[in-house]
Amino acid sequence: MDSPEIPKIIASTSPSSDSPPVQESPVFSYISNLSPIQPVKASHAAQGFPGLSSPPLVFTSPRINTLRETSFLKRPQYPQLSSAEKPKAQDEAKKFVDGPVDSKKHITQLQMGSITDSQDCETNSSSEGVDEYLADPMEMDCTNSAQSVNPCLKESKISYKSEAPSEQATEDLQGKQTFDAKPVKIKELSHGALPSSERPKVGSGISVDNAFNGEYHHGLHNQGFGGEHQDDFDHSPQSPPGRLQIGQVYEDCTENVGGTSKGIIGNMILHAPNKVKNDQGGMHRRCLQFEEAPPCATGKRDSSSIEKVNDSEPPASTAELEIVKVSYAATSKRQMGASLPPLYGGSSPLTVPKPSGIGLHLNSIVNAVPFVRGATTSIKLADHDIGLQVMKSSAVVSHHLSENVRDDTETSIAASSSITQSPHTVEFEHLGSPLEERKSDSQNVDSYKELNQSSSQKKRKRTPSSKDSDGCKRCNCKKTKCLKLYCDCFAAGVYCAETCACQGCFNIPDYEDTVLETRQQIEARNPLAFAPKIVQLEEEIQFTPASARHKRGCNCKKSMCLKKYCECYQVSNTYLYFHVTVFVIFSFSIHPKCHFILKANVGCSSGCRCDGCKNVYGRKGDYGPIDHGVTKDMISDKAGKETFDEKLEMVATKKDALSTELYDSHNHTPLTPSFQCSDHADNVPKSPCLLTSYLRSPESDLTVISSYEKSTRSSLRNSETSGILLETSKELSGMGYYCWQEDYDNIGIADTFSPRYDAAPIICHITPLSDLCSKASASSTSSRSDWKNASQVQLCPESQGLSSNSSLRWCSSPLTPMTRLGGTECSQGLDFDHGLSDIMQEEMPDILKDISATNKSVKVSSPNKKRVSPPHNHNHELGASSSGSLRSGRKFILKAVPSFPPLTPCSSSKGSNTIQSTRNLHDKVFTPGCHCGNFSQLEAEDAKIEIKNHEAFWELTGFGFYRNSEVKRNRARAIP
DNA sequence: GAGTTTGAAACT
DNA sequence: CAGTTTCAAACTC
Repeated sequence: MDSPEIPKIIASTSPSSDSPPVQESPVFSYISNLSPIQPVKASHAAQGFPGLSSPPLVFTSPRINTLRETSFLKRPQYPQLSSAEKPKAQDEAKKFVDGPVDSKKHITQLQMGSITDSQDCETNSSSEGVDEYLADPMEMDCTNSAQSVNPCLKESKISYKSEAPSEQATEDLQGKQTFDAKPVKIKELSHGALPSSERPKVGSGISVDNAFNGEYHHGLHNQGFGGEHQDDFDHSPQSPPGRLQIGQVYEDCTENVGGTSKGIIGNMILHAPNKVKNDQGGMHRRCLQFEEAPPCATGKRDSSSIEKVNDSEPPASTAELEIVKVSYAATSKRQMGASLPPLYGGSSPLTVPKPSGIGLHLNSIVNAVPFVRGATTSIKLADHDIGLQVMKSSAVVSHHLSENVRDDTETSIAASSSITQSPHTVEFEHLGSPLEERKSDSQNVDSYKELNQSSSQKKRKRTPSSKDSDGCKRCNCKKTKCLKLYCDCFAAGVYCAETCACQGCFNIPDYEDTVLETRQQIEARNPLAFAPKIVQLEEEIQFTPASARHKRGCNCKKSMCLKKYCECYQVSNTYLYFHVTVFVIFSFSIHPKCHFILKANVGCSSGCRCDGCKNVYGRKGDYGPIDHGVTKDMISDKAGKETFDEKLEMVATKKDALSTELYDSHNHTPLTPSFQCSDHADNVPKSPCLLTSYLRSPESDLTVISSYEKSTRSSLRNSETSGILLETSKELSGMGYYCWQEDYDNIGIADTFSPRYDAAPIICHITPLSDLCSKASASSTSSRSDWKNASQVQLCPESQGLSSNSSLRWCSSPLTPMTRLGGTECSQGLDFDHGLSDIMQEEMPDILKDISATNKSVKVSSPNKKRVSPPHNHNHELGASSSGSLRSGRKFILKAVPSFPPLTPCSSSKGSNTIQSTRNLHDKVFTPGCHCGNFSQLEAEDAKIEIKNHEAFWELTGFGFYRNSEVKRNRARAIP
């Protein structure tokens, strides 16, 4: 996989490969032509795509890291380690690996690829996308943000300072000298690969790719190396303050962020009152992580950074500082790896394992979260902790993904303590290991240091659970040095985190070469070794939960696939507690991992060799629980034999038919298995809700998102009532929270390497509460309401007041027209959960399908042909949860689409008004809520105008099939 | 926390 | 490809 990928990446970066398709996309053209605002973004997105389009390095995450690091890094700073030591460690690793050492070459290639990407990105994104964002009123903040950014950096620096010593101490304690060597090596690589001249660019964060590539690095830069970054920024002519912020934000936010994401991120940040916080928060973690990775933090640096911080800007508010600190604290050396899916994430831009389907790697999933965090503020719902913690100040939502993690309490607590809580409490969530949390609590550097010092030991101690509070997996490898697939981290394409208890770990950024080499070797043996373990088989049903299958299937003999020994079952039980993920769209960085899987529900399949299979999600030989009435028949074949239209029709029909059933009972079986909540409470203590949302963002998608975001933002701003949270949520949603379930259809069909497929722009996941089933009624109640609200909000953002919990609303993907669960409420208990999951499932899958399909098939499908509009009125549907849900998927699409261009030429005044109107239009027109029939006359008129535009747009884009139907409906309403 | 069980990964 | 060994996670006590 990897080897081929590199060249592809480069190629992808080349304008020829990527840009053309993007430009060709109807959406793109439309945007460029119609939308004044978006064109930029669109272009931006398009540009970003190149990175996305870059061949899927899907599983080359390590590479990515290397790329990033090399390209971006200023790691040199880190490394103060003696180069002499480094060789030893390297040698050991190599020996261990036993492979030929081509790592450097490989790395070089990677770097080259990264460089090219970065360049492209820079030119494209920085100039255009960023500027636009800056231009936005919202972005006005950004200009100021330069300042804010600096503070962030400063803060990060500070944190870094504190951390650095600790890290060193820790390592010293462990007696790992190898670490010292590591940084040096990295530096060398980076230097060799990248000319120093280019680095600044990276530092500036202008280049999207770089941001991606350097997830780690960015983090490092931003946080640990804030000083340097600043310098870079300052020096770099290309990085105006605004840009800098964006870039930083972007970087921090995610590995995932692509060029498009930048804009989004930037926007988000801008919006967020406390940009700095958010940015920092998101950034910090990564930064810290990376930074931390290099054990050699020196006091010098720290001091300098601190000074800079102080000098450059007044410290952020205490709250902010705290947050930052917390975030920093949270980051740990290795956590970088854990939190950041270097391999995956990093690779994501370049590589997207789309082909494999929805690959879900447990690890990957977990890892994905971190990315999001940076970019987003997430509300995390833990089993216990349903409370929403939302960054009020920051648009950033941290995600909290966890698999069966019960450690969340710690995290949440820490976060809460550290974070000020507004009605909508804002929180900076750390993926956090307990350590992080603790750090945050104390906020004291000392404490942090202590933690760090003890980190090594702690690692060893390792909690019984293999997963962090974040849900990140921790390995405990003792003999394999984390360079074999035995290591979950390694297998997932991520570096080991600090929380790992592994011994003699080489799966760390310092040993990139080794890691890469090893990976190559393994891949040589088995190209799919790093592929997502869960894949949707082309031939399998798409809608059934079972559609997602374990790549190879299990071989259980004694566990009957009822224990975690079984990979299929294991995956199926993986769930996110709660998470709202916003993936920065551009993602290049989108990882397959980014998927948020509420629930995988992976059943055993014929591919399994298990004996006595009792996998609740599907037994060997059958495709699992498929009572939904959705059968393979229903699903068009992935091969793309069927036309998209046909598929849609089929789906719609099925959905309609099923809708009743779904909402009537608990059977909210989502069409997509993945979303199903496990009915098998028995097996799954917590109802695992894996939401596998896959973000694949075609260029058009990206564009849309960005534009949408803008509009959303502005609108949000206007709507004061909604409050920050709302803004955040919307922004997030605007950002492209497409809660997409992976498009199975597309997966099969889509060219894995096709740019379109590549990055998933953003993922907004709302993960249902963890333990939906198990949660206490109290929590459930709140959560329910939240969800309900959320759904409503989406539907009718304006209509409903935002509650503190509103944050959750956005959790539901903005795109998702979440139908109201059961009308007003979700059923209780499991029902609720199911409802959520169902919603998610339905929506997500649909969206994904639709989007993906549209994206891919847009050209093919003519709007007219595709009218998939269900027989029902949307209005009714909206009212009727069941039908609505089913359709929601499509509606989602609509929503997402609307975001694109402010369709309105109609809107007399563009700018905020226009945006707003657009948004409203979206909401009304596109959102189910709107459909509900809340049009005012004024709106109706606007709608008329807009409808025209929209129609044209839709027709143009191919979304028309959706759009048209709705438009017509709306028209009917709007027009007296 | 130690020991056992289990099945994937690695090896032959 | 099959069988065996190694490994680390999952599980049990």
